[in-house]
Amino acid sequence: MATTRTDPLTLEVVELIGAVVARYYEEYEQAAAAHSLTGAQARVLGLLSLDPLPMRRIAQKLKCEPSNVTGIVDRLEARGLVERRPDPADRRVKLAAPTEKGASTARELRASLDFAREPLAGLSDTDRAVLRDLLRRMLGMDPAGLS
Amino acid sequence: MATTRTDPLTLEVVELIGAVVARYYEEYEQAAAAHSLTGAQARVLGLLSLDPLPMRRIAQKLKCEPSNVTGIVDRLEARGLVERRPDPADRRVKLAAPTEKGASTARELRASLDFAREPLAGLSDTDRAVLRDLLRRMLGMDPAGLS
DNA sequence: TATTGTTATACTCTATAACTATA
DNA sequence: TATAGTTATAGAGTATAACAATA
Repeated sequence: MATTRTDPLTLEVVELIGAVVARYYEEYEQAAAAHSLTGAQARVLGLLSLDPLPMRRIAQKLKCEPSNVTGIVDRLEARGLVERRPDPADRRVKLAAPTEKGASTARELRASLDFAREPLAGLSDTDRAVLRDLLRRMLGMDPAGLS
Repeated sequence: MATTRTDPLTLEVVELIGAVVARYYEEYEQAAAAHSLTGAQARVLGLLSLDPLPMRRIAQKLKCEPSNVTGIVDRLEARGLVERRPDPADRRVKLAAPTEKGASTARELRASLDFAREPLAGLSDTDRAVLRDLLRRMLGMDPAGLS
């Protein structure tokens, strides 16, 4: 359907997106490492800080096998950042939830997401709004964000 | 220096960039897996397809320790995609270079980078040019790309 | 002495398959 | 019988430290 474009402009944009992706990933890993966390651990902690989740749901969010989540949560639990709680509604389910220490670590981690905001500092509000609309359209979202 | 912005617009852009990063990464891994390559292997093969490189240089490009490159190149070499050549100028150096098969795999891989171009299909040329300029500025590049 | 690449080691993430306890 | 979580296993990427060959 959508014809694949190979004009220089498109190729340059693809390359720039690749550069943004590389930078984002790199700095995310650094922010995690600053708290002695791996990227995967930081992502799980960030997820749980929004909402406690069953192990299965974490795997779905991470797009990985449930068996992997066991180990990641094990390591977070060993460090006192996360705990496993029973689900009153289903005794098979374990809900992973951040401890108080885990919640504060997640907050600090989110704060050091400055790295993602800093590159935006050079853009005006108008620029940011234009960028927002373009990114939304790239992601196939409704151009008009009817909040 | 650059004041960290936390207004809703900036936060939404940060979130959108995160979504683009996640999508890009995910689809890159899929493209690599379609050729039975891991992401790291695909990245190294892509690098070498531009230019044969000493092991040390590959590590620098990947931002990892040189000892890791040994294993990645080992696995690419075992599959006949890459070969190690002596460097005439320095006998300590080994130059990793794609074989013919490796070069064609790299080309196919690059072609399946469609995933990165496809999201751009919904944008007009003007949109793309605007996006290019915004991304350049985010990356701290000279706004005017004086090629 | 310093540098290049490798080896050895240990840890984490990953998928697969088999297991348990619930449902 | 189906599902949630775990365990066991194996492969890959990662960093650290020590090593051989060469500069």
